[in-house]
Amino acid sequence: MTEWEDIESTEKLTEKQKLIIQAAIESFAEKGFAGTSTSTIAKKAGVAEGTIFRHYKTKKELLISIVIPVVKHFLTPFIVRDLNKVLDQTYHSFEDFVRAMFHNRKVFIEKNKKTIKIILQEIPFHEELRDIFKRYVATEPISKVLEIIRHFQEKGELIEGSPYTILRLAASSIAGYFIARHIVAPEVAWNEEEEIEATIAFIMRGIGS
Amino acid sequence: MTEWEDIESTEKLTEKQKLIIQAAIESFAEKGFAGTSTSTIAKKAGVAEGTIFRHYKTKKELLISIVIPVVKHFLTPFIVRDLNKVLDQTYHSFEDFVRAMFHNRKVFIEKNKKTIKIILQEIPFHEELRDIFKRYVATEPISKVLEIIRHFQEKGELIEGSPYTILRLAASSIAGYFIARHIVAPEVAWNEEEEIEATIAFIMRGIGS
DNA sequence: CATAAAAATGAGTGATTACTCACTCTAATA
DNA sequence: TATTAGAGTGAGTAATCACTCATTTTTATG
Repeated sequence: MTEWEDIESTEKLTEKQKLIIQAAIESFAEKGFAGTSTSTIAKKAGVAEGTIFRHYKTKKELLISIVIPVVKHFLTPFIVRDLNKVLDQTYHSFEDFVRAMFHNRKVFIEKNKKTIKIILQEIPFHEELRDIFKRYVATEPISKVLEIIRHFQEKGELIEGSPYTILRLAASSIAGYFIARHIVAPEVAWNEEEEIEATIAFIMRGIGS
Repeated sequence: MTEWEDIESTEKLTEKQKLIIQAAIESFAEKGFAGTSTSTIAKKAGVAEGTIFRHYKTKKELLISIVIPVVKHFLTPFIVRDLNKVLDQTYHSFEDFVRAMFHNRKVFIEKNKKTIKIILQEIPFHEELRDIFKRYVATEPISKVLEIIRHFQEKGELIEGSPYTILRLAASSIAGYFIARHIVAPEVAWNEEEEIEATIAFIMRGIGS
């Protein structure tokens, strides 16, 4: 129901604050940040408009507070753990690693679908969002994935060539699955498991050696 | 300079109208449709605000008039022509077809970069845009590409399986190139030809048989 | 040059915007 | 029960919004 609460359940939020966040997530996802007024959010949440500004100094601060926990949990905690699983050979092949990531992040993406939609929609317009994204996704997690790619290149399991290029090709295919599944053709009946396996097979044929 | 004029150069537009369209493209691309005011566009174009509404009944009509010609020319005229080239064997292989499309559409995408950015940003918020996209991209061109895929499947050049899945995988890889090149990492120095060839090789290893 | 049509103008419209603030309510503690 | 601090309120504010319209300027044609 609430896309949000399970992520930062430790934080103590007022009942009304949760209503505000839920209403904001739905409104921002549907109409965009600039297309949503604070009075709309207040009405949808069933609170007074002033209540929003008691908890968040500005409308933008509300957006940031929604986005931050999802960006934080999108890759960081798993990539580091998975790098260790690669190094201690819990994952015997790159394919094992890709398959684990795919299924693991699938659950997260589907649980935080609306917030991720907001992030994709708003990132071109807010420098702060770009900074948050760089901080929690574009630096450490990416360098860890590059390490993993190099590891399997050295084992001769992946083709040679720039790890950045290999990352781009694999990431495009995986992102393409989720974008097709949830944005381009959400109403189509999908055989999810079949499509996921086809995507993994495509990636491995493309960059395996 | 103007992303626009070469597409519909036949249409007779006022000097001021061209300025308005150019200013609107830049503003919408940078701040989004909802984040751009008509007074901002007027100032940037160096015209009175009333002039905008003399030519376009509403702000949204201005958006549509910018977007339509680019969507119209994105795939339709080339896919039909290329299907014939496939059938009369001007393209001897699927790889030839993919390479031709890639380079051909690359020029178009780079020429209409800002407008394409606007389309991607605004399509979730405007039903009219989705209708235009369905009309000019999602129906005829896609069914033609599926025909081409089936053609090369029958020749044994592509793997078997759902043509939709094959299309999704190839399109993800190609779109991933342009998104990485122009949105995710536009400031990075790219060896374009090398990356394009790596992408085509990836696709062909992934779906070739 | 005279005339008419089209293009352009900019002050003005009511509605809506994000945000403020003086005030009330609620619940926990002494 | 009295006190107090934070939560919640909603009317109010100045700024900005998309859009209008009476008027002026430009352009094309005789």
